[in-house]
Amino acid sequence: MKKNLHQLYLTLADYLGPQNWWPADSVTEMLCGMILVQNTNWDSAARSLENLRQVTAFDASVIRRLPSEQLEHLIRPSGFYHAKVKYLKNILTMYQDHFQELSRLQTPALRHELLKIPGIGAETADVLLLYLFDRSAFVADAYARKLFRKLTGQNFTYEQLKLKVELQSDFSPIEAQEFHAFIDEYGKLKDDPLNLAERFRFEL
DNA sequence: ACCCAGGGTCATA
DNA sequence: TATGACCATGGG
Repeated sequence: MKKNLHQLYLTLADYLGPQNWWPADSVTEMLCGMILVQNTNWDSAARSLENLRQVTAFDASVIRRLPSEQLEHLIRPSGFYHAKVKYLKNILTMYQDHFQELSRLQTPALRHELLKIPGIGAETADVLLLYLFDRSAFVADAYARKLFRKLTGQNFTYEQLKLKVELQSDFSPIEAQEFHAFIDEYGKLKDDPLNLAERFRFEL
């Protein structure tokens, strides 16, 4: 029952090794990365992060007070800068002003609150659950949906795949963090080197 | 000249 | 509930 997903986890862990996502030296840097990487590759997000590091040293209050035009200039390399300026300020406000209260909520209620924040959609909410709030969650992003489409032959929506995987697995928060990193890193590789599509056919 | 990358919002049916 | 247009940059 719950064995397939855990065997998949072990196979990816053995092949890829420890991932230790999310890469960042501070919580503020991690939160900025979550916004900046939206629909962009990590190299582009990293350029914007370096600009932010030089000008703000990832002081959340400094970033929140920075004029929008200046902030737009700093994060231009990662695209969608008009929207992401607002999203950055929103996610930092959430962390600075509401983290304590949010932390007391159960995971489903917490996710519901995060989804009310402009700039935080389903995927970023689940990534926050994983790496900021240390909750076990499954991120049903594009890599995950592509992988599970090959393993099950079914095409799931985000929420469908998330719920099914969470119901049929029992990962600790740390394991869930690694599982998400495994799926994304493996998805970037070419041609399914482990031949997972053959070895892990199962139903959800 | 395309297509994609560690998405989200808004309008529409 | 679930598609589609739009947002903007950088690399292949």
